Amino acid sequence: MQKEIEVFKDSLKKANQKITHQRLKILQSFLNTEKHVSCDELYQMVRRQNPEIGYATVYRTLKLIQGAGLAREVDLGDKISRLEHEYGHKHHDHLICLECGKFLEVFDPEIEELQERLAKKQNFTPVRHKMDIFGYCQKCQEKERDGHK
Amino acid sequence: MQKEIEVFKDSLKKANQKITHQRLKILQSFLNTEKHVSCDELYQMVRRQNPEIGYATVYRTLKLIQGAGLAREVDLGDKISRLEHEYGHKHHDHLICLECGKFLEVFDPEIEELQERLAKKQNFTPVRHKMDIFGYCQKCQEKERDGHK
DNA sequence: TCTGAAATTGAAAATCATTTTCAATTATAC
DNA sequence: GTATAATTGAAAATGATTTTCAATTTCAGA
Repeated sequence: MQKEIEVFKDSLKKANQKITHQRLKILQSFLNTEKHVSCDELYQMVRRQNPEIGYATVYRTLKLIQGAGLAREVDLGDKISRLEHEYGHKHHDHLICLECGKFLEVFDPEIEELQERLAKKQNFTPVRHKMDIFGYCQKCQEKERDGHK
Repeated sequence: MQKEIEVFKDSLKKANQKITHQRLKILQSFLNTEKHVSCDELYQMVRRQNPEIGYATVYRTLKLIQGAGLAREVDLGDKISRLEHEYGHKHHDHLICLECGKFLEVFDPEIEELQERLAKKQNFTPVRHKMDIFGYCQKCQEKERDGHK
C-alpha cells in the first residue's frame, strides 16, 4: 500500500503533475477496496470521508491511477467500466456468471502460453489481453436444477 | 442470406413480434456488410436506401438481430458496441492493434479446449467467451521501427 | 377482405456514464 | 514568498443509447 502510493507519486512527478490532497484520498479509497469498483461506487466511498471532493475529480484521478499502472479496466458485460487493482496482482481471466453477475478470477499458464504463441504466429506483438468466460456458476446451476426455472 | 432472413422471421414470430418493412431492411443492410459495424454506421447505411427509417428503430432492430442469434457484440477497446455476424460464422478471438485499431480474427482449437477445461475445473458451465489480445500489428511495428516515433 | 387489438414506428426528449469548461484555488520550482 | 502552471468543483456539454408518445402498421380471426 505504501508502495502503491510511491508508484503513484512517481508517476505524477514524471508527467509534471501535482500531488494533491484529493488525488491521494481517492487513491487511498481505491486501494482500500478489493472490489471491482465502478467510478460511481468509488465516488460514493470517497465522499463518505471527503464530501468536498467532486465527481469529475474522481474520474480524472482514476485515469491517473490507471496511467500509473495501479489499476486496470474490467468489463463484466454491463456497460460501465470497473477497475481492479493491477499493481502486485497477477494477470488473470474472469469467469462471469450470467445469472447472478458474480465472477471468479482464474489463471492458466498454459493458456497464457498459447495466447502468446497465437499472436506471434500472426506477427502480432501482444501487450495485454482480456479473456472473459460467460456462463453459469455452480450456485446458479443448482438453483436452476432444484427450483427449476 | 435467405437463411438468415428466415431465422430472423422465426425468432420474431416466436416472440410475438411483427415482421415489418423496417426490420427487414435493417437486417438486409446488416447482412450486406462484413464489417464490424457500430449502430451509427449501420444507421448511415440504412439511411442511404431508406431515409425514412429512424435512429431508434435501428437500435431496436439490432437488439432483435442479436436476440435471433445473428449478431454478436464485439469490443474493440473503444466504448462503442459493434456487431459482427454470428450465424454461420465460427467463433473466433481478436488481435486488436493499439495503434491503428485494425484487428485480425483468429482461432485456436487448443485454447478453446483449455478454456473449456478451465471453466469446468471451477464447476462453471461456460456459455460463451470473449478473448481479445491487444498489441501492435506487423504494419504498425514496422512503421515504428522505420519512421521511429 | 375487413376489423381491431396489439405491436411498432419516428421524432423528440430523457437517460446515463463520462468529459469538458471555466473561474477560483493550490502546489511547487525558483 | 511569489509567480505560474496545474488542479479543483460545479455546472454544462457530450455521445451513445433508451424511452416516451401519438400516429401508424401488422396480422389473427371474423
